[in-house]
Amino acid sequence: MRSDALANQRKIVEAATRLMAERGLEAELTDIAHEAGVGVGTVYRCVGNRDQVIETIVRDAVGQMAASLDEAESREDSAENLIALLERLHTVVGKYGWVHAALIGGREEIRKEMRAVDPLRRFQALYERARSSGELRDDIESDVAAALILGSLAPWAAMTLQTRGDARAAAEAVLSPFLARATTANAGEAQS
Amino acid sequence: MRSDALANQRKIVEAATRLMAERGLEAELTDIAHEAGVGVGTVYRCVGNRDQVIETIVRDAVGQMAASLDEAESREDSAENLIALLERLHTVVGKYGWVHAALIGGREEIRKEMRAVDPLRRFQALYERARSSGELRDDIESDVAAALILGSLAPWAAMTLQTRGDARAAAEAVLSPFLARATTANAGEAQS
DNA sequence: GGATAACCGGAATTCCGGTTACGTTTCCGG
DNA sequence: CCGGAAACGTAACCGGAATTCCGGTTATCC
Repeated sequence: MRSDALANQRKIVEAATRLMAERGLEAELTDIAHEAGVGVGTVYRCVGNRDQVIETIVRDAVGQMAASLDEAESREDSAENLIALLERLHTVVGKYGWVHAALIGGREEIRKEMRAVDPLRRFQALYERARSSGELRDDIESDVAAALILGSLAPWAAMTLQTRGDARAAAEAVLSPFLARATTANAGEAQS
Repeated sequence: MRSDALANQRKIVEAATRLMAERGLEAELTDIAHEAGVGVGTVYRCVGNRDQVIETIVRDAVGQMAASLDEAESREDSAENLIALLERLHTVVGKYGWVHAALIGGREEIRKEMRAVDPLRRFQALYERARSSGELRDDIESDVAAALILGSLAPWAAMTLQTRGDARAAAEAVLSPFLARATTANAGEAQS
């Protein structure tokens, strides 16, 4: 494979990612090619047909997600570790939000790709580990917490990314309801 | 407009709703017509083209959402009121889950329809009102809480509805992290 | 009960985006 | 630098879904 073809491959995938980020799955192949500054034929030669383009991007997205989980699993258990993970996931999900949309819609191929990584299960495990450090509430089941937190991620990213992109703040916000004590400690008195 | 045409209109919209619930935006017009037990031509005469069919359904979905909010606003402020609202929203969102997917994807028309109801703002107001009753944590900003809760709704619905459809339990689960004290009251002791 | 206008189903047509074929241009090793 | 293989862009091609059209059917009103 010639070097310029390889460069094009990268350009095409990047362009497709960018275009799909704003138009979703409906982005047309012709537009993707144009965005990448190449002809349609080149897309077929360098990446493959439309489905393969999508598959490539999904693989990227899932790969980045898996890498984030790997990293978090190798670190010390703490709320901070979870926040760092969520921060990373937030940017990934923001970039590939439509994957989530496609997941809700049919797309069996994508669903399968996702199952292989099984982010929900892995995140739940990390959550339990972090909880044992005592920084998190212990009155919420970890499966509920994991589902809520990961579930919030995509909508939250969709809502905030278009305004301003503070991933760190987003991660803290998403986790905040699950912290045992936030900054103020008066939730107890307020219940009267 | 003749009465049978009106009946068909209803049948078609119902069929389309059912079909899109399982196949998403990709459901074909021919299939919708068949599901409704009518010919394709009838769809055009009674509802309009594909986009208009979709718009009609979205209008229904948004309308049901708005009605739920109306009802909640007219009731006494309490966590129970929020849960009841979430329960209702959960079933609505479950039925029209693909709308959410379409919202993340491009679909400007849908986004506009949604802005008109502004569920986030209204839910936030309800949340604040309920919080003043003392049943909710007071250390989480209402805008964050509202975004997280509503954001969780669709993914949560997508995850649970296919397994079993307990809307009440779902509503309680989604709200649980925001309750000041859940059933167990040992969150305080656990922080040591 | 019959005239008539509206309605119906589904075949025929249009439209559109993915895919492919082809003549031209560009890169790279020798 | 030059030959040729590989890549390029463009212009048809193709399939399938959306839309339209028409001959038969049915509700409604007098």
